[in-house]
Order: sequence, then C-alpha cells, then structure tokens
Amino acid sequence: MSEFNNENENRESVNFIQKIINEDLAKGTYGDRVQTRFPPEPNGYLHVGHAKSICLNYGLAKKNKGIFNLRFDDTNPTKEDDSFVESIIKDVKWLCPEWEERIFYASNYFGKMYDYAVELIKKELAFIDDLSADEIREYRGTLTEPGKESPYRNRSVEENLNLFVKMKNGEFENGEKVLRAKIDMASPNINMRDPVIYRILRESHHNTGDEWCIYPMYDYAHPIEDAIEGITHSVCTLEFEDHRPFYDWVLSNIDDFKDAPTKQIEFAKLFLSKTMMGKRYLKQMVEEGYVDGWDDPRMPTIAGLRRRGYTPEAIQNFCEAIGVSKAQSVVDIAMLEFAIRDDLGPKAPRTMAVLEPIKLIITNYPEDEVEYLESENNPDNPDMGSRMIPFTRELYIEREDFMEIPPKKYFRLFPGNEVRLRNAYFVKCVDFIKDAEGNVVEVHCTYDPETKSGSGFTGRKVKGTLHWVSAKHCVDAEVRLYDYMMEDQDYDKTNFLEKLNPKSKVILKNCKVEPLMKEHKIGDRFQFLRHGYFMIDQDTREEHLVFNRIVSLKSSFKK
RNA sequence: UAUCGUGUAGUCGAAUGGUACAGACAACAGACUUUGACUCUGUGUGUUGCGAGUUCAAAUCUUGCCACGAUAACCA
Repeated sequence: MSEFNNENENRESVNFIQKIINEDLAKGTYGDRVQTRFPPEPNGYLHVGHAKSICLNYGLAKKNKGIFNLRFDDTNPTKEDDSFVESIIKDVKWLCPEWEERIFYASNYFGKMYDYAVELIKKELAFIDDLSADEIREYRGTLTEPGKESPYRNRSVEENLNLFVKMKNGEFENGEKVLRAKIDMASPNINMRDPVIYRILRESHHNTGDEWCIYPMYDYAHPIEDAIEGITHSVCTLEFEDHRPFYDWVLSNIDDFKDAPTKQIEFAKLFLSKTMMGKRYLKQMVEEGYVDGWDDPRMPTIAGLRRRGYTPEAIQNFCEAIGVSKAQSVVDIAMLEFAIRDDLGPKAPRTMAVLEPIKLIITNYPEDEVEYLESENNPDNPDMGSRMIPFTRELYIEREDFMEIPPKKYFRLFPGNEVRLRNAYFVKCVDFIKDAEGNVVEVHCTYDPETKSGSGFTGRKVKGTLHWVSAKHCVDAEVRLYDYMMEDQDYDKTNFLEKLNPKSKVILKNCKVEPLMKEHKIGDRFQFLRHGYFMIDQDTREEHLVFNRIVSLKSSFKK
C-alpha cells in the first residue's frame, strides 16, 4: 500500500488534447501512433500565437513518441510567396532546434486531390456549378434562412466529369465555373451548404508554377492533406469548429480514407494583453512604416522576439505555462516577460552599463591610478567566472542615481550620503557642480580605502549600491529601449494606428559600457544591472555597440 | 435572428459525480541582499455567469436564461 504514496506528488496537469490522445492510445483508435502538424499558409510571418500552436503540436508529438510535420497549406497562389516559406522554416527551426525538419507542401498533393474530386463526382457527391460568385452567395441563404439549390446541381455524372476535365485544362475563365460538394442547402451549418471545393485561378504558384489553373479550397484540401500524411490529431484553432463536419464528410466519402484516420481538435488561439496579434494589422504596421519591418523588436512576430533577444527556451516555457483550453482568453504579457527573465537569469552575465551618464569624481583618489577590480559574471552562477574591471578617479554613474534633494526612502547618492560602488569602494558625496541651466554635471565624492570590495569590511553599512564605469576606459554604446505599442489589445481596430504609443522605441545614444563588452558578439545577452536584460543587436558597428533591451527588471522603487 | 462553442480568484489554468482551485503570472507584506533585482517566506471564503432538475453528493450530468466568441470568401 505505502509504496503508492508518492503517486499523487508531482502530478502534472494534462491538457484536454493530451487526454483525448490518452484515450485514443488506450483504445487503439490509431494504433499506437500519434502524429501532429503545424499547417501555416505562407502568406506572412509567424507570431507568438503561432508559436503556441507549434509548441503545442510539436510537444504533443514529442511527449507521445510521435511525429510532427510542418506543412505549408499553400492552396491559394494569390496570397502566397516563397519568402514567407523561408521565414516560416527559419522560425520553426529556431523554435524547435531538435525537430527532424519534416517539411511538406499541400501543393504536392494537388494530383491526388484532383483524383479524389473525380471520385466524389462519380459518386454524385460533387457537381460543377456555373453560378457566379455573387449568385452562389445569394443562393447560400443566411445565418437564419436556409439556402436554395443551384439549378446546375443535378447535372449528370458524365457532364460533370467532362466539365471538370475542361476546368483543369484551362478551357474556362477565372470564376466561370466551380466544383461544389453536394450536401444540404438547408443545413444550419453554412459550411455544409454545398461548399465550393475547387475554383479556377490562373495564377502562378510558388511551388507548382503554372501546372495548375484550378486549386482546391482549404476545407476540401485540409482533411486530405492530414490523411495522406497520416496525421492522427489535427489540432487547429476554434474558428474551424464549424468546419469539422465537412472535414469528416470529406474523409468518410473518399474510399481511401473511409476508416477515419484522423480527427480535428480545436483550441483557443492566443491573445496577449497590450499586443496586436492580427496578421492583417501587423502587415499594415509594417507596410505603412509604423515599425521597421516584420522583425522589428516591438513586433510580436517570432522574428521580432528573436531580434529583441528572446530565446527559444523562453518562448517554449511560456507556451507551456499558458496552458491550452477552449476558453477564449487574454494572457497577461507579464507572463511572456517572466519567461525570458526566468530563462536569462542564470544564463546572462551581469555587467555594468550606464545608460544616462553623469560624471562622478573621487577627489581623494590618485589622478593617474588604475586599479583592476574583480567582478563576478553572475553571482547566481559561479561557473560563469569573473572578470577584471578598471577603476579610476573619474567614473560615470547613472544620472538617476544622484539627487540633489532626495525623496523619502531614496538610498542612492545625495549630498552627505554614502553608497557602495559595486565591486569597489564606499563613496560619500561631498559636492556637486551644476551648469548654467541648473543641471547637475558632476558629482564629487571621497572614497574610503578600507571599504574595498571583498576586504571583509563590516564597520558600517550602506543602503545603496551603484553601478559605474571608468570614464577613461569605457566604450560608447547606443541602447534601444522598447515599450508596448498599445495600452490594451481591446481597442478600436479601425483607427488603432493613431493610438500606437509614439514612445514605443526610445534610443539612448550616449551610453557607456564596460570596456570588455567590445569583445562580445552580436546576439550575446547581458543583464545590465538594474536596467534589465539586453542583447547586442545585428546592426552593431565596430566603434559603436548597439543593444536592444529584451526586458526590464521589476522595479519597486517609485519616484 | 440560426447553429456551434465557451463562462472556475486580477490573469492564464487544475480539479475519476465526492472536502472547489494544484501550478504559474500579477499584486501586496516580510526576510535577505555588493543595486530596490534575484532568492526565500507569507497573504485568496468565492452563491465555479444566473436559476431549476437528476443524485446521498453537481464546477462536472440535464434543462432554461444571460454574457461573450465563431460562422453567411471562388481566403486559410
């Protein structure tokens, strides 16, 4: 008995999709196979909402010793482009470094899809319709009223077959004819009112070129794609719920797929607070120049998050943390920020960088002396070692770390107060100098040699510790601070562009960083003490380091 | 207005019909601190949207209502 005591400890909550899989595994619905897929249309960049789907599907496959396919749902050549194919592959590989790179294209199944359409025609389950798009819409009825049948609905199998071949051979104009499934024009589910399954589109396809002039519709193509690849659990978002009956209809009416080899399961897509997620609107922000492209660090795209400095692990952890359900919900952006802080905490070296410098002069420190002081790279992770930092008479400290008249509970530098310079000495403010406009330009201090870092001095304590760099040795840098582009995701989409935060990107050009930072590479991440986590950006020049702020630290000091 | 789906703490989310909330984020408080971060420790009484029914027992099953979402492309 007692040996089972540990069973309930460490219990992991299992999401509702995994429960379905468990049931299928137990019943042997698909044998012992689990196969999932992520099926984007290559018509834009992936965003963090897609990351949720990728992590979900990939994770499900992995957890169940199954297979995960990336499949391009490229059935509409008018919207698709090879550049999007490339960006999507890059993003998925980046997010899932251990993935076997199983990449598929719906367009490679066009031949089979055509044959299955012929099969449906022969079974009198599909017909060629001559109605125009407008007429089809009219005949379809409305949400509350049933539709009526097309006058072409009862053509003979012979005639339908004939016309379908002609459609394929390019004997008709775009829009002149379509192939429709023959189901029920009175169905309360509009997707079942004789949905169009093939249309004529004279457009060059990114993969098949000009081989086809007819293209299958998503609703018809998708179940076939899944079935061909052997997908067992076709996981998609909630808006396809109404399409499931047709998904099942297609499979059950094609002989090859009669035994229902796959099923569709829907989950709620991700919404993030303060974040615009609609592809259409992201596109607008890119095209109208509100951001600097799809990988602008303010964008919620995977490319943007990568450029900002997010790690794949952080995004994976985030996707794990938010869970999966069918309840439409808005996740707090703070969860995403936690994920990257949490991931970088033990990984990112701590360095000293002064974003808005003000000079600090130690009046009792020798003019030309340079002292090298040891600093741990990451106090939480001793394995990361330490480095030597030059200390001199003239330093830069943060402008906000000195106040002429301090507010209550301010324990940084002000006249008469003593603080620690990190890794160095206690210094006491004895004077300060203002320019003609009254801005403080220099702070004068004295230091106490007894208080050297690591000396074990315990004579007195200070409440504040400041970061600093040696004025003579430091390196100039540009730092870019990013903020949310919107206050809330719940805004009026018609004029959201006018409400975008104009200060979502702030560039600080006069920053000073530790000299050793020069030796680091693009993509390296750091914690600049008290400022948060940063990454060296891709357009860094030799003379001039450029940093993106990935995420700030939580600060409880209110001015 | 039709159909389908969804309503559990500030936010995500757990909970074989059996003591309502495991876990995470956020917030607040305290401890610690060579940065006020990190770390650690605390802090949640709420008619599980509302009402009825079934049951010894309902967040869970049934049903009515309410709210929200999706759907009337030859888009996906």
